Amino acid sequence: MNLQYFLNLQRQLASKIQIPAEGEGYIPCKDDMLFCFDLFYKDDRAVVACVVEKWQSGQVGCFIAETRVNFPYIPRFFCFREGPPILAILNTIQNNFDYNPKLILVEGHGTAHPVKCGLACWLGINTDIPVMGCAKSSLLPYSAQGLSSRGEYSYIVLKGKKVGVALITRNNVKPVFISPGYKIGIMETIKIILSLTPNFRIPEPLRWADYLSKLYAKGGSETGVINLGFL
DNA sequence: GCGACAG
DNA sequence: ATCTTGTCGC
Repeated sequence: MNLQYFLNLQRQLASKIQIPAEGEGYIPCKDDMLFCFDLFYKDDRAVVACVVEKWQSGQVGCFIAETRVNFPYIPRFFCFREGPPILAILNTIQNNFDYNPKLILVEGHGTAHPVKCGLACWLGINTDIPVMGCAKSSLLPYSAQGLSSRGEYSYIVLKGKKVGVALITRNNVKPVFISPGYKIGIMETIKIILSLTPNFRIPEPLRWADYLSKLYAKGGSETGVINLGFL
């Protein structure tokens, strides 16, 4: 596999990313649609779960679809593996159900990436929708010194620029790594992740997407919709 | 050159 | 990510 080609592509995509100035990016409003994705892989196929949340309304739903995956998992090139399947189910949802997300949250990185082109960036460029990433480990160096209480964070810096944060979401637990992907600022991503982690380290909708994609993959169910309240 | 490396 | 039992801790 010619990774140099894909690295060049990432650099090209990174130059098109729009990360707003402080206080100018997307800010969630009540009833905004938040789409959260996670995938469960099985050989060359993946079950994609899209958990839909109406912001601060208590209403949640989930779409499930299965798709072929045709790019291997290679750290730093994750966007080419997980981006196309997510884009496919997103298009299906928009076309068949007329639901349009105001914000997309994925498991992975945005600009906290060696060439500032994580999955969240790739999705933003391909959809023109605000996207952010939340990962369980970091691709870039970070310091967790002195971080112990929920809400505390340290910046992840790349070439002198703040590209994301290591954020504590539960007291005395390892941080999560969050970064903007497109049209959203760092401070907003922090507020959003804190509001989505009342009890656990991982944001609730990502935990549901993880659980439901796994459930569908192992249960052998038909592709479809799981009704969790309002779909 | 070697190791580390989102899921 | 997955293969996997019990076990430690809140």
